[in-house]
Amino acid sequence: MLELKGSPPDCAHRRETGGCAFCAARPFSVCASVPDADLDRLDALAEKMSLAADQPLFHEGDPADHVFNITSGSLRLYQLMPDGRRHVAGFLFAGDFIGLATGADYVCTAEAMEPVTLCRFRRSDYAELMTDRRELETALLSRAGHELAAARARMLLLGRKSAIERVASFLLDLPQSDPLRPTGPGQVRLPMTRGEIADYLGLTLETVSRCLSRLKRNGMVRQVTLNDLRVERIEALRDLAEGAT
Amino acid sequence: MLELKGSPPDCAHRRETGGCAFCAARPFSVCASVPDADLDRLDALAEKMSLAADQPLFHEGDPADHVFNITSGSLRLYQLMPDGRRHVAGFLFAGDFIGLATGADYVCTAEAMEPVTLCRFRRSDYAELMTDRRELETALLSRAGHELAAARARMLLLGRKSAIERVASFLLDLPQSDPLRPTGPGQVRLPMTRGEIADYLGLTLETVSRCLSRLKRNGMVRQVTLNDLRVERIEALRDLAEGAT
DNA sequence: CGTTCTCTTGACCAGCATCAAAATTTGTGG
DNA sequence: CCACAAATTTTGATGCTGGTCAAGAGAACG
Repeated sequence: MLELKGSPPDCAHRRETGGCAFCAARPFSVCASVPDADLDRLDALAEKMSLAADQPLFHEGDPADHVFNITSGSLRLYQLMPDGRRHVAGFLFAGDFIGLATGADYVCTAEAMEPVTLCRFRRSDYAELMTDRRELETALLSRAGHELAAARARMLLLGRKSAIERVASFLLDLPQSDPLRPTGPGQVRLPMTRGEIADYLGLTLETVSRCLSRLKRNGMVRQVTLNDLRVERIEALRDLAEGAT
Repeated sequence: MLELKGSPPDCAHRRETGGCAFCAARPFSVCASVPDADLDRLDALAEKMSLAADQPLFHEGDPADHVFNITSGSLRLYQLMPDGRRHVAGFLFAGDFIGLATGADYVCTAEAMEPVTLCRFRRSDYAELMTDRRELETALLSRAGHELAAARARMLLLGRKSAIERVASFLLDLPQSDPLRPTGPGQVRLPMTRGEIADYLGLTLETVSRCLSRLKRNGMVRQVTLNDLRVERIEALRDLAEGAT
């Protein structure tokens, strides 16, 4: 394992952990495909780091020299248009891999939504590791397939669903994203702001707020705290999300 | 090579070709990663088939037993919502691979837009081939990365761009998709209907038509024939597409 | 507590959808 | 090749969903 001492770099504070063998996120990440016998090598390449809430991991346009595995917490990924319009490309949680879609530069900015820990790898190191450990490449391909399927579902949402359908779909999909914080049945934790949800769903924050209010009025969801909802009528919500007539 | 005689099956007409070694689409497809020495094996697994315009390749919900490589022509991929709303997931051309994002069932319907030829592989066969020929898996992973990047760009388009910006982006992106029919500079061939473009861009066919008319009035594009446009002011169109203020 | 930030709600507006009809293109049979 | 029918595209009139602007209500933080 790589031990790093001294003052943290400008945007990231490295820390020490128990190593890959003890990583709580490993079962949910592509690292699960690396056999125990090779964990030392993975450990040697992994640079553990952590970010405080709202700290950036990288910016749109930065050279994409690293790939990452999230070990805890959550990140938002977003793109900006020249006039300031923002599109939130995704919310990432423990087990998620960053670097599948990258060319020479990052096309998104990544920022912590809450305290985050992650492993950073040099891209070249990771490519080499993939050459030697095929299962890793297979795992990445499988993950890419799932992301493509998710992307397709989201394009349907953005292209053809109404505001209320989008919000309903969002509430149904979100709980599955954070494996380290398994919510009770119907529990939905919203670590992001209304504005971020809006930019993720192609709406405005006012519309998101109005839709949530409507769902509460309908009795489909109940507000436990500001950022914790509870789905009361999941079947009805599902029908709404799929656009059943 | 597999030689198939007799009457064609209900929706597909198999045919004979010169084999992989002579395939015009190979340089643009994942097959390019298979070394010449192994082309016999690829040939043996590939089932050559062709579709007439508007014939389906598979339907949403069918068991996803096969993957495909398009060797010529073009396909549309779409999903339907229960009430009939349609989302066109993509237009595919020579060199494109179908089957990256598939789980047990196809999530889209695939139909020919014009006469199409393609190679069909049993998924299990293809998986086995990948196990032996790693370069193939690497090529698929690379392709998946590109598709993810494209999906991200399209989600930005669907989530945050105005109608005219979407149409402008579409006209700029489309020509790069068909490697076998390299258009002259500024030439844009539209093998799909206005309705299909609309369902691809999250608009209605009337809005697409109005936007095209506006671009013509502005002198940004000129109509050569109904399905052949010519971009006259590419810089202006690019600015429009990116939402430069 | 008071300041600040986020969320909610309301009033109004604009962009795109819907509905409808005319124009153009495509296909067919003579 | 022309005439007619069917399909697609274009254009116009009108309406609705969701955006914009603005004010007030809760939370969060010092």
